[in-house]
Amino acid sequence: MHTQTSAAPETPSAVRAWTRLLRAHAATTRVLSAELQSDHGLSLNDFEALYVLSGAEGGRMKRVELARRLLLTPSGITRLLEGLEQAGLVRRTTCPTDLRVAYAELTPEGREQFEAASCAHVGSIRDLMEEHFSEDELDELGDMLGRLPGVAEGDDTCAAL
Amino acid sequence: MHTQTSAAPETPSAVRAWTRLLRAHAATTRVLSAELQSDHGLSLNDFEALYVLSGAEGGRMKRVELARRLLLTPSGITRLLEGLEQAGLVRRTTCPTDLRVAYAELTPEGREQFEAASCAHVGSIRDLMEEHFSEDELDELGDMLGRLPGVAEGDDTCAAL
DNA sequence: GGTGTAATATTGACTACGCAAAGGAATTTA
DNA sequence: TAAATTCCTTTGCGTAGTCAATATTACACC
Repeated sequence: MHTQTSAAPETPSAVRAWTRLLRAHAATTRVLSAELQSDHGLSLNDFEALYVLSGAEGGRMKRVELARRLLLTPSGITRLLEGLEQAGLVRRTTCPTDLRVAYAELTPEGREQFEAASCAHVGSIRDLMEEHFSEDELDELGDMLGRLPGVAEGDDTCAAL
Repeated sequence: MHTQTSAAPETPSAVRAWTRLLRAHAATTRVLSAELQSDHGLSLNDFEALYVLSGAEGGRMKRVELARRLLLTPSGITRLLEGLEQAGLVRRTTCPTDLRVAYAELTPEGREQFEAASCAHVGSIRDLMEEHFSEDELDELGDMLGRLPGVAEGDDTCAAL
């Protein structure tokens, strides 16, 4: 089956890469999340949601589509948007032709808040990443991670539908 | 083939890489975690803890050192080990020379359980990763992620201390 | 039209884990 | 030796997200 090159319990490259992915996530989210939360009162996924919505046509998107973009479950999206709606950053709108679907729509305050947070947050991300990687490496890292199932999906699709 | 297009046409490479790191984590942990949980009743961090302990001298390690290895906070470690102790996989031992420190020590059942889970889990990890990356790419991915602060620390050090 | 199936969204119960606060033990400083 | 500080750990509380179950709507087929 696996022609493991060593008889000794040498960690396979796949496991090493996976473990480091876990650790990289833990290490980076902790600092970025804390900063975003204390400076702008947003969680990372709050920000990602606003980010995705801000780029969508009309600042609105089907909730189910947003879920796919953020890789959240339906209930995760419900709860995420619950918070954003209560904060007045997103409003819920309905689809006249299909009563099942609901849209999440950026409010003017939401867009404003996003733009305010975006500047600092993107700066922090760049500081963190560009300190350790060149531009080419960042592209390459992004390309590689995008190969994992589900990661790159909908990256280009501005599916407002 | 860089698919460097996103909702915003001007997304910096750093942000794209970061976003994909988030998504890669979400996508991969969801499937691996569910499998590990249902097949062996372990969370990903449960497994990582057993993994680290199983490679440590005497199967034991200072809790604080384990926390560093898993990138968990002190309270996170307390709660993680709580579960493992209740499951009988890890036992708590004390340090005779310093009453502040406690060790987490793998029990025989813990080692057994780890080895049972390890085979399947490592297989799943390899299946997932090796399907999308070559061996060289996995090494490179691991190298790159290891450059982020805190990620590679203590990777080789079997610090039983 | 009636029935079965798929899609969307919500809810309840639960897990995981972070932060802040606090306690006990060790070490340093005075 | 006393006091201050630092280290390790736990605890209370809050947040974020999952899954399973449920309700509603849409649609396909007979």
